[in-house]
Order: sequence, then structure tokens, then C-alpha cells
Amino acid sequence: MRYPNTLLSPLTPFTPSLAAAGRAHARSRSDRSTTRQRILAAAEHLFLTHGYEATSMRAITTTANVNLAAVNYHFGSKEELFAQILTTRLDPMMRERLRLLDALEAGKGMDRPHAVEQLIAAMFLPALALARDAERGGENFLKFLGRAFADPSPFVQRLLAERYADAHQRFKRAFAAALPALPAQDLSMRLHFILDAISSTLASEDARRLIAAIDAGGEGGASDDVSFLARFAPFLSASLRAQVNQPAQRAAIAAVQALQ
Amino acid sequence: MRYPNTLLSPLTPFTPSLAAAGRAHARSRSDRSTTRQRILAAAEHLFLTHGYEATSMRAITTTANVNLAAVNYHFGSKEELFAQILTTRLDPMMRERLRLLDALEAGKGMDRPHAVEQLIAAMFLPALALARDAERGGENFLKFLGRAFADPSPFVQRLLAERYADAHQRFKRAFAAALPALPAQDLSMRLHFILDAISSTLASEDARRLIAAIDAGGEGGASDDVSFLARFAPFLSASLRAQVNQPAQRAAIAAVQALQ
DNA sequence: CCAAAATTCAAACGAACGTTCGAATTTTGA
DNA sequence: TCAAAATTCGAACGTTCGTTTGAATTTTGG
Repeated sequence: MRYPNTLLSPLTPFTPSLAAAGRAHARSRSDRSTTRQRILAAAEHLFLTHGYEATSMRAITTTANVNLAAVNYHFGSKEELFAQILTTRLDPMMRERLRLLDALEAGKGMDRPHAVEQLIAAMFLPALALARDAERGGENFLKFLGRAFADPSPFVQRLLAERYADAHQRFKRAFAAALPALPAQDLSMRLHFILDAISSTLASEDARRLIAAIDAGGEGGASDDVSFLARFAPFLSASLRAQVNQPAQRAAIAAVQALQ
Repeated sequence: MRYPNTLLSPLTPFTPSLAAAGRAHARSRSDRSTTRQRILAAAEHLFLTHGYEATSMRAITTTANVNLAAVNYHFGSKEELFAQILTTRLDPMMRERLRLLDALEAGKGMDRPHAVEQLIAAMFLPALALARDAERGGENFLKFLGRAFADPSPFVQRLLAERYADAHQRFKRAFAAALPALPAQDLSMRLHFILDAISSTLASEDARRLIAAIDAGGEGGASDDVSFLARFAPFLSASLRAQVNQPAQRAAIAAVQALQ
């Protein structure tokens, strides 16, 4: 047998957990986690730190303390390993986002004047929930995602663009409906803007500090996500709602231009 | 002699131009541009497309139609080549940004209620001017810059962080003064957010289309930059100005959370 | 014009890359 | 318990990486 068809295998957490505890036969040499899990954990950390190209198979296998050939045996190739890490986390998150969008569009809990904020919440809450769950990746996955969105490797870009194009389209249409006065061209640019910024900001240390500060003041759990979003969403929604071409602003800008 | 000390040499445009036309002795074999210029042009394009790591010396020299050893001879190393491309463009742009900031802080053309928009203009106008000047890089350089800011290579990050830390600090303080009500923590996150997004957005095709559309309707030249900024700055300033923790928004977000 | 300096060139360096192979070992299931 | 399957392992594959070398060539300056 060449290697197990991992891309179709059931989603399992990367870190040793309840799922692995049952099988006593698996690797008891160096520590409890299986080779697959150790590879996934090491690769996730290295990919988010150095990017796809700069992360070598040897660095992954050395960090994971497994044989060099183990990645090819268990995952087939470096690309399939990366895809596995990305999709096992992101697919469920995307499904959850779309589920919330469905619910909102069905009118559940809809607050029409704050539709934009609610759409933002539908995008963020699943990401924040995932970040809080250490067994599903924790905050490291947000960093990983941030790196992946900015990664220039054609393979990474193609994977993200093709696999999640439909979901992005659905959110784009929802935002367009919530912002009927905004020209399509501006909406497109602003969405591009906030989506890029979301991934890089959530991956940043600043956001991490703010989340930690909010957690320290709150009672913990899901309500802290609302607190964080109440702090974070306003400036995203404000940017989406801003009116185009305000004469007074234009004059102020022209005054700076005159200094050149 | 090993190689000319290029990092200290006068800044010259990458594309063959007036500067090169005078010296008739230089390379007349394949075309008019010198080896250095051909390398710089090819490397800039490849770096912005594939990132630092994924761009090989062989790809650069093949594209530039020069010998493989030419990069090491003229620039010393791949890192020094990258640094040269970045700094010869970015240093003057940063100086111009700071010059505008100086002028604003000295009260020249200051429009206090729109101080935020003017600070944004001080950051953008030099970048837009550079993007319009084909001899100083044109729009390709904005793409290059966008890639560079997102590049995970330690060398690239160190170069950007160390060389332009002071300039970033100055702008951060200026924004803080223009937004006295915003908590320092939020300002820090929002600026991080905006700066990341600026680089990736300006490098995007959406922004390029919008600039082209504005140019098509305008009379060309610098006034188009004001038109673009009048379209672009409002949603940046709106995001910076947004109030934190608005109760009605929080309720709308909590309603989405309840759907989970 | 011609020695000296600058530049170009083909070739090779050692190192690191992702991947593959067959043997050794461990785990599985009847 | 024992053959079969799964996994681990060391070693090597061929390729590409950035860089260096020394000779050939071109350009410079008196």
C-alpha cells in the first residue's frame, strides 16, 4: 500500500486527545501522539512562521521527531500535507459561517439596521470559536490562515481561491444587499480591503493582546467573543458604511496635495 | 575589485532612460539597457509575483538575459539585490511622507476637523505619485511593496521593521494626536489593520481598476490622485474614527452569537 | 594605442531541496 | 501464534539552490 488516503479520512484533531487515547497500540516509543499528529502540529507551526516555500520537509520531520519519509508516506506530498492542514480546519469553519448566514437570511435574529455588523459577526464568530478551541487548532490556526492568504505560492492561492470561491460570493452578495447605496466598485474594493486585513490582523500580536485583555476582564467563554467583536466590528462596519466622495474631505486632501 | 558598492551608489531608475542614454559605451549587444538595470527590472517583477524565497537567481538572470554570476558581481547577493530594489524606491517615498507630515504639523494647510484624512493623504499621495511615474517603478512597485510587507522571510521583515520603524512611530503619534478619544490599544490595532490592508489593497487588481476608472473620467495627473483618495480615504478614516462599544451594535452581534 | 580596470562568461562548488526505494520493524487480525 | 499488513527507517535519488572561481572579453583612461 502506498499511503492512506488522508484527504478523505475523518477529521481528527492534530494534538493528542480523547480520540487517540483509546488506541493503546499506537506509537508508545517517544511519546503518546501518533506520527500523523506530530507531523501536522509541527507543520502547522512551521508553515505559519516561515510560509510554504521556506518550510522544508526536513524541518517538519525534524521538529516532529519522525523519519523524513513519514510525510510522503502519510500524506503523499508536501502540498497534500499543507492542503490537509488548511482544509481540515477551514472547511468546518466555512460551513459554520454559511450556516449563520443562512439563519440570518432566513430572518432569525435579524436586526435590519445592523445587518452589516451581523454579517461581520457571522464571519468572525466561527473563527473566534475555533481560536478558543485548542483541540481544533487554537490561535495558531488563525496565524496559519493569515499566512496562507498572503502566501504567494501558486498552489496555495489556487487552493484558497477555488475551494472557497462560492462562500466568498455568497457573503459578497449579502453585503451588497445590506449596503444598497454603495457602488459595486467601492464595495468590491472595501471587501477586499477588510478581508485581507482580517486575516492579517487576527494573526497579529496586537489582536492577540486585545483578546487577552478582554478575556481578563470578562467571565470567559463565548460572551468574550461578543465583547471582542463589539470592539472590533464597529471599525469594520464604519469603513463599509462610509459615504463616498464627501466634499469637505476632498478639500482637506487637496490641501495636502498642494504641499507636494 | 569584487563588485561596486551598489547600496551607496546614487539612486538610478531601473528602466533605461535619459540617465543611461548619455553613455554610449555601455552594453550595445542585445539591447540598450545595462546589465544592472535589466537585473533590477526582472527581479522586481519576479519578486512581486512569487515572493522572495520562490524567486531564484537563475529565474532572475534568465529573465534579464544576463549571466548567472551577474547578480553576485553587481549586487553581492540575492539579499542585497532585494534590499536595493526596496530601498531605492521606498526611502525617497518615506522621506516625502515625512516631509508632508512635517508641513502638516507646522500648520501648513492644516484642516483640523479632517486631520485624519490629511494624515492618510500624507501617507498615500507619495505612494500614488510613485505609482504614476513609470521611471520610478510605476504600479509594479506598489505590488512589490505589498508582497514585501507580507513576506515571511526573516530577512525581509527585519529590513522593513528596522529601516522604517522611526517613520511608522511618527505617523502613529500623529494619528494618536488626531484621535484623542481612541484608546491606545484600539488605535494600535486599527493602525496595524489599516497599514496591512493598504499594502495588499493597493497591490490588488480591484484598486488598479478603480484608479483606471477614475483616470478615465478625470483630466489626468495629480488631481486624479485627489479623486482617488477622496474615494479611498473616507472608509479608512471612518474606520479609525468609529466609536468603540456601541450598545446597539453589541446587541445585534449577540443575536448572531445566539444562533450558534 | 595599450596597459589596467571593469565586466561577462562557462563551469563548477557544496548544500539543501522533495521524493523514492527496499529492507527492517512493528502492529494487526484470524 | 503467525502470516499479512502497516509503518518506520536509513540511504540514496536527481534536481535546484546561492555562490564562487578563473579565464575570456570589453571598456576605460592616459
